[in-house]
Amino acid sequence: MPKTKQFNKEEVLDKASVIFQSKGYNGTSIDDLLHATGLSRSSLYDTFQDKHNLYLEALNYYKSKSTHPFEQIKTKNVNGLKKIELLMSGVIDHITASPDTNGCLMVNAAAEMSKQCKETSNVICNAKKDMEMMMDEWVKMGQEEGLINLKQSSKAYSMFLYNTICGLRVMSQSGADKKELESIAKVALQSIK
Amino acid sequence: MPKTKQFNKEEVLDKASVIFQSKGYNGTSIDDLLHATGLSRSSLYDTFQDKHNLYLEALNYYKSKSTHPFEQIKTKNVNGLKKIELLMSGVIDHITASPDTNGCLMVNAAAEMSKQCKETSNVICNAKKDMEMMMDEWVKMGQEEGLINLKQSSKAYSMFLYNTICGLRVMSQSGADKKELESIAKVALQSIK
DNA sequence: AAATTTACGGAACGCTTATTCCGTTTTTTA
DNA sequence: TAAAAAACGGAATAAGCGTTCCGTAAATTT
Repeated sequence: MPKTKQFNKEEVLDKASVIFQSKGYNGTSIDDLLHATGLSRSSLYDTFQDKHNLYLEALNYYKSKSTHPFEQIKTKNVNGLKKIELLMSGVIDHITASPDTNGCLMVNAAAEMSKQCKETSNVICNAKKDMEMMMDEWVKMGQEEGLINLKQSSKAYSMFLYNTICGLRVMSQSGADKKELESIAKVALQSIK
Repeated sequence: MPKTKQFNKEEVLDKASVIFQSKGYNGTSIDDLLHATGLSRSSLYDTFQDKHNLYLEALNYYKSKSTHPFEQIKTKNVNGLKKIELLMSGVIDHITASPDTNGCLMVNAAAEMSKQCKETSNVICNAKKDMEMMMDEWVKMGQEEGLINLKQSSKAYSMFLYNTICGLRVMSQSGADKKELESIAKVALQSIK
């Protein structure tokens, strides 16, 4: 029947998400994507329809990929506070791991596209909900264990923590180094203990 | 001698910054800028050289404009903690005032341009420094008044607070409403009291 | 009032963009 | 082995982009 595809879709989405992350949606040309992925023009359009759809697929891929480490923490047998501490240091490691790359695709997408593209804003909205839900669980756990205070509801704390993470991703683009990010995370964690 | 300019440069920068804010740098065309500002093509190029330079001028204009309200707080005769509380609610009011506009030009610029354009990243860096310096002053004041705790240094707190503000601006683009933003700010303030 | 200097309107240019289309190659089933 | 179905390479298209240029209008000084 057909000639088999000479590329792996996940690999392509991975490479595409890297350039979208560093150049943004409007700053990335089809030629950029062809170079980065190695695909031919026809294969790209055959597989992904158009640039906009490829962007959305790359965004969804990035989302599922970047929530992977958190799934690991989920299964770890530690208390709720420790889970949140691991999450924070994981985020900071991820941000500072590759200083040349441009922050976080999700945050960049929120800044560039959320008000112009409903599909993008849906992905972002869902990422927010998912992250907050997960953290809410861990905050509840920590509160039951007596390790996280009860001054505020678990929902208030999970929103606050997600806000802190979003902030960290902007801060790293504004010139903050790892020490600063760690200091910020420390203060944030102090406030829930 | 010459024909007088039929436009006010500040007004033009104001209008330009609005579209740059909502469409980003790469998403904004010269035609967009001409429509929004009412300028003729020649006047735009005569006055601002090119798109990139207009962007930087708009960014600087936005920065000085958005720090204006903070100058007002500076002169108010209230304690350090109150100044920070006023700043927070001011930021939230500004974010939620016009739901159609696209967040904060500074945050958007950090996301879209900071790694690609040194001049942009300089403006962003300086904005961060200025804001943190101002807040550091207020935190110090609050700590001397005994209204802000001494668990962390004023620098650590000012970075944390600025991080919270950056987060709020991303969160509003991720679907958070005013109540959520206020809850987040409340938690952040709780942690320094 | 004439000369000079600048602002402005709009056509024009050349390049880049996203997308389409066609012809060829490759692989598998019948 | 022939037919079918999909992948691929690359030329072609048309629209949009940032920028330049020129002719005209306007206003101030001499």
